Amino acid sequence: MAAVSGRWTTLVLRELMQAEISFGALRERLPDISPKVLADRLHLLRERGLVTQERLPGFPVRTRYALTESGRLLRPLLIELYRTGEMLGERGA
Amino acid sequence: MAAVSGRWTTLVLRELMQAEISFGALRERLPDISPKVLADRLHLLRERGLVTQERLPGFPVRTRYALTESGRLLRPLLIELYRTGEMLGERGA
DNA sequence: CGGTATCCACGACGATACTG
DNA sequence: CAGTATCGTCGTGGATACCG
Repeated sequence: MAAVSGRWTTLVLRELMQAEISFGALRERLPDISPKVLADRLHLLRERGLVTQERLPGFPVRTRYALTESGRLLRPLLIELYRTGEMLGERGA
Repeated sequence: MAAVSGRWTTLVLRELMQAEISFGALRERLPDISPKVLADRLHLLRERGLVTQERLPGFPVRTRYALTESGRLLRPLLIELYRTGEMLGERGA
C-alpha cells in the first residue's frame, strides 16, 4: 500500500510504466497536479527504490524519470487495481 | 484505491474474507485498532456496499459483519497487494 | 457487547511565488 | 526546464471516556 497510496501516485506510476519521461512531460500528462506534489511523489518513489532520476547534460536542464526493476514489479498490481476499480464502478460501489 | 485505502482497511477486509465475524471478534483479531477507527472502517465499507451488518436478536446485542458480492470482488486485489508487498519487502523497497 | 462522543496531533494536499 | 519555499486547510487516525 505504501508504494501506491497517495493521490496521483498510481497515475504517475502508470505514465512511467509506458515510457521514461521528463518532469515537464509528466505535468503535461497530468495537468492538474501541482509541481510540488509531483516532486513529492517522485521523491517518495525514488526513496523507495521504485524510480530513478537521470539528469541530462546541457542547458536548460532536462531530466528523465524511469522505473527501476522493483518499480516494474508493480505492474500487475496496478492492472489489478484498475480492473477492480472498473468492476466496482460498474456496479455503483 | 478508495475501497482499500486507509490504515487497517486491508486487514479488516482480510478478516472478512475468511468468515463472517462480530465487532468484538474483529477487535480481538486486530488488537491495536481502536473502536472508533474500526467503526469508521465498517461504516465506510458499508456505505460503499462492500460489507453488510446484521444485528442478532437477544441481549447483549451481537452483530455479524459479512462481505457483499461486491466486497468479494476485492479478493484478487488483496492477494495481489500482499503478493507485491512481499516481493518488494524481500528486496528492501 | 457494540458501539458513540469528544478532542487533539499530524501529515497530506494544494495554491502561489520564487530560484538555479 | 525542473524544481524548491512557504503557507494554509482539511482529513485521518488515535486516546479516552461514555452510552444503550
